[in-house]
Order: sequence, then structure tokens, then C-alpha cells
Amino acid sequence: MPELPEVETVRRGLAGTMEGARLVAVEQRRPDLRFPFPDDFAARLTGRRIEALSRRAKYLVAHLDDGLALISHLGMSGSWRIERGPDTATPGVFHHERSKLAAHDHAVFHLESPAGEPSRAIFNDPRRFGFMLFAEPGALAEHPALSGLGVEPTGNELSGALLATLFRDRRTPLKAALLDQRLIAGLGNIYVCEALWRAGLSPRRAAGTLATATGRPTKSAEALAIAIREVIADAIAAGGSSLRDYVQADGSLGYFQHTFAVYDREGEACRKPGCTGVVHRMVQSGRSTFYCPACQR
DNA sequence: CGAATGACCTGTGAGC
DNA sequence: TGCTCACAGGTCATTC
Repeated sequence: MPELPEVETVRRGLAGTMEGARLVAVEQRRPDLRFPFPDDFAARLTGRRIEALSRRAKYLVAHLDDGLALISHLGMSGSWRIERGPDTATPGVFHHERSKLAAHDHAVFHLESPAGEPSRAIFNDPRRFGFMLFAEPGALAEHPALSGLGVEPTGNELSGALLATLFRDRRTPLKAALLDQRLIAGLGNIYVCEALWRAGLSPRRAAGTLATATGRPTKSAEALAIAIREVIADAIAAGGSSLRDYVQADGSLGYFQHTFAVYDREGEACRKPGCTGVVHRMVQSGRSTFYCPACQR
């Protein structure tokens, strides 16, 4: 499910319930996801209040009242859902066989709002590429998962000039450079394909060609910066893209997938006005790239 | 050092 | 109706 727009959509869907709520119980239903759960996972969370839920790139961060931070990643197939109202399972007794849980519900966070209303936030992940980590109090920015991340593609920071600086002298294809989380953090396969189409740039083109010999941004660099920011903003406004999994915490679907210009449209007509091209698919660094050979140069 | 490849998992859909 | 294969929104470790 998850590139930046999906994670941001999930964050917004969870924040209203999680922020300010207390964790009255935590069920860890298997020893690991992609990595083992942190030591004493449930014990360290139980009783804590969630002060804020933030996002960095594709990571969600729950900030707890003792300074501990719970970092979570959805991997490829992770999702969260909120259930409201009393838990119908036996209070205090958590069984793996409990009927209301679904397959691949790996962690259940029992919450209580400041007004005393019960709810649950449930993490589900069939492929288990997702993971959860702790950052100790005061050590969030230095956490290995976050410290190497590049610029967020959502704000003014991402400019043509910055792209020129980041990409200068790089011979790697634009597709690979844009997927590199150390440069820009939060783009994934879908939005890289879409941004390159919007900018009219070939995914094969060497990243370094967006900078002049003196490191200044080319017109293409400016176009790409704008395309990235716009496609991310459009996707967030649409609630993300739902392909195989639900995106939003209330179970509703994002609808940006209906707007795709190239992603998963192999053999279909290019949507650029006046372009008679057909969308092609190729594999770059092991991932499908969708593009229009006619208008992406 | 950078860049490419395989590994990690389960589920789904296409083709036979 | 089954079976097999390819492929899926991401990252990390290993190779060259």
C-alpha cells in the first residue's frame, strides 16, 4: 500500500483516535514482522499516553508521554484499522483464536480516549515486510531508520536547484535516483513513474543530466521538482492509491489510482494531450517502470 | 565508493 | 476445477 501519500493518509486517519489516547493494553501476536519486535514491546507501551502521531517519509512515529517513540513502517502490505467501542473479547484475556481478529493482525493497541472511550488500533500485514522499532527518549532524529533520510518531497525544500545538487555527476538512471530514500524520502515506484511522466523525462536518463556543468539546475530539473511536489500533493488530496489493500484507517479506499497516467497502464494510450504514444513497461533495478517513450525524453 | 541483484513473505490473477 | 508462474506499494544484505 504505502508510499508517502498513503502513509500520510493513514496518519491522518489514525491521529484523531490515537493522539491523546492512553494505551491500556498492547497485544503482540507474533515474535516478529520483518524484524523482531523490540524487547519488552507491550510492557514498554502499556500505560503510556500518545501525545502525537507524526510522519517522516514512509515512517509513522507515535510520540509517547515518557519520551519514547514508536516508529512503524507498513512495508508493502501493511495497514492499520481503527475499531471503536468496547472490546467484545473477554476483558484482559487475549487469545490468538479471538474471533474478531483477522488473519495477519499482528499487533493490537487497546486505547482509551481522555473521555474514557475505548477503541483499538490494529496493525495488519500479510507479507510482514513492515516493522516496528523504538527510539529512546531524545534519540529520534539519530535513529538509524530516520537519520539517513533525504528531503521530504512535500514542501518548499524540494526545488530544481536542490535536485541539481543531489543528482550532479550521478550516472544512475533518474528512476533509481528518485527511489533512493537518502536523496528524496518518501517516493516509491508509483509516484516516481507518475512524476517522471508529468515532467516529460525518461526514466532511463542519467540523473546528472539535470545539472549543468557548474551544478545549476536545468529546465528539466525545475520541471521535475514541480512534478514531484504536485503529484504527491494530488495523491494526498485523493487519500492515496488503493491497489490491492485498503489504505485508510476507516477502511475506505484512496482514489488516486484512477488518475494514474502511466502506472499499471502498459499498452494503453498516453494521457498527455496531443501525444499519440503508448505506455510501455520495463524493469529497472528489479522494479517495473511504466513510461511513455513518445513524450518522455 | 556506487550500482545491481537477491532475499524477505503471502496473496492474487493470468494462463494452461 | 486445479496447478504453476509472474508479479505486487519497500527495504536490507550481498555482490560486483
